[in-house]
Amino acid sequence: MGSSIPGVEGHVNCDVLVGYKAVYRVCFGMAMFFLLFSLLMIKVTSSQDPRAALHNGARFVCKQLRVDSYLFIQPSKPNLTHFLSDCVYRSVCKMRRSSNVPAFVTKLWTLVEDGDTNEFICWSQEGNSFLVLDEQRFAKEILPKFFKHNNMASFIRQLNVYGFRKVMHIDKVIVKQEQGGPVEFQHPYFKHGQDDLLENIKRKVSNARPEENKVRQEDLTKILASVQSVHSKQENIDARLATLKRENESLWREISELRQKHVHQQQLIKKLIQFIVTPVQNKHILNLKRKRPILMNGNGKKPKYIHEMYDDKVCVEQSSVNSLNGTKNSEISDDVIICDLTENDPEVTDPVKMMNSILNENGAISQNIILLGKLEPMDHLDSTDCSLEDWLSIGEHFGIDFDALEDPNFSTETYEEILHDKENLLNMGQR
Amino acid sequence: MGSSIPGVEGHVNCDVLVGYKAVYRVCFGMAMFFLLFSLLMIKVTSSQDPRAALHNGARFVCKQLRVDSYLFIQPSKPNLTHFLSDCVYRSVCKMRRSSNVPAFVTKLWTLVEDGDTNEFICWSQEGNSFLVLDEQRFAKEILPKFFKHNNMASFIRQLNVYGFRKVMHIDKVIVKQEQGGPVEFQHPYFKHGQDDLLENIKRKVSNARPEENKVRQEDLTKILASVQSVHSKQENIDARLATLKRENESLWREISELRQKHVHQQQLIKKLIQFIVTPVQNKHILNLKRKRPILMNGNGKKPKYIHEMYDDKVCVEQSSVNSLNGTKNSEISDDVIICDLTENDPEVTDPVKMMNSILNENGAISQNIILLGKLEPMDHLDSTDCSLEDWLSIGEHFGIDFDALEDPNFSTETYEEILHDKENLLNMGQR
Amino acid sequence: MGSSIPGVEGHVNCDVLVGYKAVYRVCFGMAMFFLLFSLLMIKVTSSQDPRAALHNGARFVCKQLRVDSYLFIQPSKPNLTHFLSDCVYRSVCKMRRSSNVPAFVTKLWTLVEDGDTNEFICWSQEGNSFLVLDEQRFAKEILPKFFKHNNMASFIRQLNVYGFRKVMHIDKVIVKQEQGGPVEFQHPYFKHGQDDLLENIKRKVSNARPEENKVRQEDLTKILASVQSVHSKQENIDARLATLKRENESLWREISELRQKHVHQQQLIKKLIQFIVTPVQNKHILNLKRKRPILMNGNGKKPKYIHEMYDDKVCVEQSSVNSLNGTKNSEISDDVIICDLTENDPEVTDPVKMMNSILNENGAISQNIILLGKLEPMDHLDSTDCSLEDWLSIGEHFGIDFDALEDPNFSTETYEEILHDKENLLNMGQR
DNA sequence: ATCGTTCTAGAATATTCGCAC
DNA sequence: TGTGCGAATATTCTAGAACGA
Repeated sequence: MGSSIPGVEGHVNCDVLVGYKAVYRVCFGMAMFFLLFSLLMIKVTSSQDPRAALHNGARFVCKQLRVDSYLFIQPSKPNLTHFLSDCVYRSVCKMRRSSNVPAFVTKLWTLVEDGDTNEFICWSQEGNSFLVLDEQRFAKEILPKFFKHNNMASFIRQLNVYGFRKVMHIDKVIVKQEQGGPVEFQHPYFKHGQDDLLENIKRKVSNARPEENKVRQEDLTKILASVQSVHSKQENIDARLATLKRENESLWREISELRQKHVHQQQLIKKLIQFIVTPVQNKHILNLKRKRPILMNGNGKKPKYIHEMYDDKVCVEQSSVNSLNGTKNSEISDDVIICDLTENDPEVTDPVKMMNSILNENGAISQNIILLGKLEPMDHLDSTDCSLEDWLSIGEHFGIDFDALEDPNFSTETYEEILHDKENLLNMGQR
Repeated sequence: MGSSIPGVEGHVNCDVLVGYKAVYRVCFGMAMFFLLFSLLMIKVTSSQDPRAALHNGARFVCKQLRVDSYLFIQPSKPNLTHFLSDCVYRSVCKMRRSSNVPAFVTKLWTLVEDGDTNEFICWSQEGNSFLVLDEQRFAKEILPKFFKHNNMASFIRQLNVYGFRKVMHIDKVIVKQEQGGPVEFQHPYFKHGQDDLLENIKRKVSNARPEENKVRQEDLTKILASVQSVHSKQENIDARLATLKRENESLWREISELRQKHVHQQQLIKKLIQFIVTPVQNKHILNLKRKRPILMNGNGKKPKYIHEMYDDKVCVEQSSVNSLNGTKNSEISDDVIICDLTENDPEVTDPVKMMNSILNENGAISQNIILLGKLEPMDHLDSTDCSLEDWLSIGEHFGIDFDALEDPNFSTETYEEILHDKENLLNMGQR
Repeated sequence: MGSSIPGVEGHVNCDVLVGYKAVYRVCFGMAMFFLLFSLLMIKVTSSQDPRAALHNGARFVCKQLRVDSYLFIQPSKPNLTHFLSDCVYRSVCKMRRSSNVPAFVTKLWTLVEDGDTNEFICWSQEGNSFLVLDEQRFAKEILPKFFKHNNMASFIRQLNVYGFRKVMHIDKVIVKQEQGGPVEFQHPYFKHGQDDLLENIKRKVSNARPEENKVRQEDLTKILASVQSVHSKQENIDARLATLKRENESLWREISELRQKHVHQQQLIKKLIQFIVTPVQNKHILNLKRKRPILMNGNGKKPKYIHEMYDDKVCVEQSSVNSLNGTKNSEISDDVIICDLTENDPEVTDPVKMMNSILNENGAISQNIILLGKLEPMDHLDSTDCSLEDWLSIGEHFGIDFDALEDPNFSTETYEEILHDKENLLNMGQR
């Protein structure tokens, strides 16, 4: 696409006329004055050979001063034109070898290699680092030709991004005043004449952050897993706690029941004692004296009957237990309900009550005893040789140790001992 | 502080002469040639009105091209001077992006609002979108003034990044030839005259990192909440555990107490049995002395038989205990091992067994009674109406159910059944 | 440290000759050329009064242009010398007002406020920000007078450290080529003429990033610690739960055992009752057949009385249950309720007391027995060795305490007391 | 121990390229 | 085909880190 530029003698057949912006004005004296008159910036497409574009007009000389982007066109100044043309050509041609080397590295290497810019930037003597001789002029005059800025800071930032490090000189440190002196940067793959190493210069991707990131992410994952496991564990513990709680409540119920049974037994035993002792007293009072068998009439049938009756009753009350667990208390609750079993089966206590009626009511007892005594004197009470000593001797006879009735394991075990046993067991369990 | 500038015809009373650097030179033709000669950049102090400084010299015309900073001063070029002056003034007055609105949005809004650029970019009629009229000239002439490029593509990319969308026109689509025509973009917060909406225009962040970031923060929040809940749950569980533990200790105490009571009862019963049986035994012993052993059934084998029977029972119970625990008592298990203490001292139950031999074994009992009766006629045995049957009938008479003495809830329930009951209760509790 | 400077007529006895670099060159014409020739920068120790150092040489005039650090020495230029001397003096004097304001802030404010440096650095029009007009010259000419460097980067770094922010101007963006233009910084407490605000300008400790980073890291750490603690707590809870579970199983076994023992006792008691009562019943039945109802006491009132008694007891127990629960059983309570039924019927224990009166009180018993013996000679009582006295003595022999039959802890303990005991125990456990 | 200087890195925005629908 | 977007690079402002005074 051509462009006819007013005030310019001739015609430049280049892509775009972009104007006079960002014109690169190299040191020129009064002689340059006229050149400025017809300065043009022309966009050069990447497909164009800059060299070709430079000579599109008979009387113009194109100078590309902004690599890959602009051309400066000036009429009839061959010497300057030639200089600029060569300068640009180098840059363009070198930049064309488009490998995977980042643009910054390519530009930098071009800059440093280019002898025309040695005034501002050049290789060190060893060729493994480069120097920026005049920072200020380099920034303001060289940088904008290659980059979209003229800040040394941005240039240095890019150097750092690509892994270049500043070369610190001892002598520089000593002579502090030389702070305006040349700065030196190096990179292991940035060597004089070795452009094949450039492809090893990689941009420092923000690895710091991802590194930090992944660590955190791993932490988070671990933490989340941990919390999840804790949660599930707690669910388990919770369920077990609830189970234990209910079991404990049941235990309390059981114990309550046992206590009541114990009371009943105790009452029963009490009354047995009364019953046993009463005839003694009654006899003592009435002075009864007869001898005759009491328990059996010699047919041996009674015990069986008792056993049968027992079994029957078992079945009945077994069902009552079921009904108790299944329905009655079913309205129920997480909490312990102690059922007064005696009230569920009032007849259970009847024997006791009968015993009470027999044993407690003096009149009745007396009467019973009176009757008994009157009717039949009991031989076993008459017998004079029915002593405890004899009983015990019988026990010895039969190898019976009556002292063993006293359960030593049990009777001597205190609560503390029980607890101690518990701990022993638990300790054993933990081993 | 004034400054007399050599080579400049006249005198500019401004603060600082900063040199020729970075002069902004807009398109000028041959006529401009002479003007360059006397171009100056003059610092304008912040306390000065740039406009006022423009006319500090009689023969100079000041042009402020850098807001707050520079003035271009040129003699006798009123037309250019006027143009630049206005241009700069607008910039000075309008631009001062002090909010958090991104630079691109501010620049864009300035561009569109600016009447001087209406030739290239302007609001639509409705004021809710903007048009780029001459894409090529806009890109090459306007864009580089505001951005570091002159590419329409980059401009559009930025538009897209900030959420602007191209406005598609039906007629445009139909008339394909009009592709060189104006392009139109819109954004819900980009309206004519409403610069207060601009702050809502957000850059479409690359979802890569911020997403990862927010996820992390959310994760952290979730984790914290989770841990907190776990903590509070644990406090609850802890309290419940402590309660349960104390309850269990109480249960142990209760059971210990009950065991002791049981032992007392057992002792009492033992003594009752002794007390009751003693006379019988004594008589028996006496009879032994007098006649012959009664319980021996004549061959002296009975006692041994009783003992054997007892031993059998011990073995049975021992094995049952083992099967219950799964291992021998000597082995260590995690669970509490309840030792059946009766098995440790078999003789403990001997009195009871003797009673059993007397009461339960029909033959034995009968025999015993018979013997007793034979040897020494006991009144209560001699009496034919003193049978268990009669006793029971008396019970009926008094409404007494002797079967109730046998607590079926208890006697028939095995440990397994108890566990089963436990499970029933627990299941009920979980409903 | 003395230093002989070539070209300088005389000798300067100052600390360090730092060279000619970074000389502050104010607008000079040709006349200044010769002055520069002999310019020197001399390090002045901080302990020296700059003014004193200024006159170390006879024909020299020292000018400290680097506050606290350097001296410019030039021969025979009194006017310039005087000017610089005053300039430095002001700075030094201002810097002396050492409040808690950091040196950098003081220097900066001095720099900006000082009208002599307005050429390079000055307040903005509004007075709430400052401008650096010519970055390059400012860095090389002004900075070394106040700081130990001449790098704009270091200056900007310090600005950032103290919270200054760059002010972005659209106009700057527009005129991209003029990047060498002024930079502007602002701080909320850095205002023209308001040096009292300076003390609010604090150095940014490296809390910014740590703020973001460490907060997260701290969060992570806290979370991890929390999760760890939860974990360990859960281990503990788990162990305790397992212990409790084992204890509970043991309790169940204990209770099962107790129940079986209870059954055995009950059976034993039943059989004892059968054994004891049978002859009585037989006699009674026989007598019933023969004569008349025995228990009626002749008026037929006994059965009814028995029933009443039973009913009474039922009522009592019922009410006790109610009072215990506070409501009927139909209501559900949270707590375990153990009903000790024996307490509600104190008379129940009377037989035991009677037994005590018979068995325990030796005198009474003896007397009773004696009476019995006297009134009606009982065979087993007649026997001198088969007396209750002997029985009791045997009991003593066996370590039997018949008082223990009456378990006061049990019979008199109400449910409330049990609960109270539980609480006491629990409280004790918590101490 | 804080402050200052220097080198390097982070973070956000900007520019370019290329792909996909 | 071109619009929208991802991705890589570039530019700018700010912050981190090491070291010395």
